[in-house]
Amino acid sequence: MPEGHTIHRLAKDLNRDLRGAKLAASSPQGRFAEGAALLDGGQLRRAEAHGKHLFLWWRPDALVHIHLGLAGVWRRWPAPPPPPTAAVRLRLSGAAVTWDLSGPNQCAVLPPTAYQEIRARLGPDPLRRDGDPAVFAARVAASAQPIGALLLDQRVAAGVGNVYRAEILFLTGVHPLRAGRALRAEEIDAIWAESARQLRLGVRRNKIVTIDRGELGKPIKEAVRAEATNVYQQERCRRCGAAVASAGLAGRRIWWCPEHQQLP
DNA sequence: CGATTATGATTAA
DNA sequence: TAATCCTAATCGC
Repeated sequence: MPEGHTIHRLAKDLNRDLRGAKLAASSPQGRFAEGAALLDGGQLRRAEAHGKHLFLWWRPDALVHIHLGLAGVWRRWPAPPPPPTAAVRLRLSGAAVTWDLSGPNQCAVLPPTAYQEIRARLGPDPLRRDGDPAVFAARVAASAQPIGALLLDQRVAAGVGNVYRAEILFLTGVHPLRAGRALRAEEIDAIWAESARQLRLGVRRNKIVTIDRGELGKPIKEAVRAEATNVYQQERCRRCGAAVASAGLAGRRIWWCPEHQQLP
């Protein structure tokens, strides 16, 4: 279950494992049979992420657009790979490594023009060099929506999902129900900076770990998922022990600490 | 073994 | 807001 860090990590790993070599492509599940046939025998020129969207530039002549949605996952197999399960939408095999994609929300071969069209619908990505904090700040400051909803809106910041929105607001001490336009400029800047920091840590770990000891260089051993967050799906704040509050916001559930995150 | 849930997002109502 | 898409792990019976 992916947020932006997962997709950036995938782009990195796919580039490392598959870029430049001739690849076999197939669709055991069948729903991408036509696309896989088109890709088969070609090369991965480059894998790239923007937010939760993955683009595979193919040689010759193809752009593959993949969005994992809630259930999508890639699995990596050193050669020789096991037989694919029935759910594998796309299998890409190089000499040494095979990657299996299952459950994606989107997996399609698109004309190259689609690249700009899709990216135009997305806000700045804190993990990309071209992710512009000023655009994020302007969109937040212009909105009457609560910041907890804005962080899930991919037009505001691409890549943040339900775990990170809760954790970023906790780490910056901002109550999720405060309106974007009611935030001080320093608070908006801090939210962007914390987003970038947490997503970067997520890429490095390939896992969301936002509790204090989760600093680089001090890896948490066997960080169990239930212990990796401060407020997300927690009953008590992992920093102060206060009962965590929660509510539905923008169609998902959000959690916050009533001590660390107060309304003005 | 069926129901539920999940780090997502679009479409319809 | 609700229904829908997709998969897999988990939970209750």
